[in-house]
Amino acid sequence: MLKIGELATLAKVSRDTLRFYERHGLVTPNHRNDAGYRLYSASDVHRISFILSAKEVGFTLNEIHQLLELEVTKDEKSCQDVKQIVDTKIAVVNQRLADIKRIKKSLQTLSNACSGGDEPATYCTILGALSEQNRE
Amino acid sequence: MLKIGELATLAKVSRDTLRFYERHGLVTPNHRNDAGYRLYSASDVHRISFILSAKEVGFTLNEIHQLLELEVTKDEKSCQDVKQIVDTKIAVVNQRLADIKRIKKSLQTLSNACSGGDEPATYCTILGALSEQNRE
DNA sequence: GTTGACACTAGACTATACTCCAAGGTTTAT
DNA sequence: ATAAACCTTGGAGTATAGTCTAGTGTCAAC
Repeated sequence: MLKIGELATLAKVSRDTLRFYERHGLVTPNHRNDAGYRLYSASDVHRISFILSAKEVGFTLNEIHQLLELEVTKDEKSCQDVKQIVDTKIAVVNQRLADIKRIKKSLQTLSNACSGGDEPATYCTILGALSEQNRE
Repeated sequence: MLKIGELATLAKVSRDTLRFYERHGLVTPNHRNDAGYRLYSASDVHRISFILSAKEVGFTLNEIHQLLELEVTKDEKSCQDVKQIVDTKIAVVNQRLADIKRIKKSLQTLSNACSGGDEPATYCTILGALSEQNRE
């Protein structure tokens, strides 16, 4: 059982953020003590870590909430629903993966040019590096 | 030369967004006609496309502005500055790449479980799929 | 020559995701 | 037993990224 400040330190977020996430249904403490203090379980560290990662790569808190709510039960119906949502997200993730790889390549081209590499003059801006890539 | 509505259609953003980006130094029309209409060049389509991709993968407009401003000139000094900024961004991008791959794997595990795959019960939520991954 | 689609500016409004503050109660260490 | 450090709620404030409205001007087609 962790108090809010302890979880905040472990997960590297502020207490205010934890309370904010709670209001939005992302992380709920398991219990409250007699004084009304929030008591979290240790696994909530992973939950927060997932939220932060997903946020980093462009998911909104609403989308993250939806992902965290997903649960495959024996119920056939729920399986259909989950699969549909998840497959849609996989398509989004693949698009983002392509975007980020493209950006990474351009950045690397730019970095090389800076290290005295003999890249042509078209590589001298990020858009130059990017359009050069398209030509390959 | 494209008018704002034409560029908006090609780049799949609103006119308001283009004017907003202009106010924030992200895209500036090459010219104005006598009536004060913005006139863009065709290559601005790629510029917008870069902005949208970078945004998708979690960069802020400020960061994107910084990337678009980067230019490697003959100047030694500018090269040092650019390389430093770019290498920092590459590290960020690599982190995001790892995050997004992790999320993709979990989503795929979840999708498989939905297709009647024989995944164990721990795979029945996204956090389950994620923690199973860590154990591998 | 006027109607409809498009353009302009300035400024108000919205959604998302926090972040901070006030006023108070609790716990812990000395 | 008291001060520092922690916790509570409710609500206000901030940053980012648009989005919309009002009032006006321009242009192309009928």
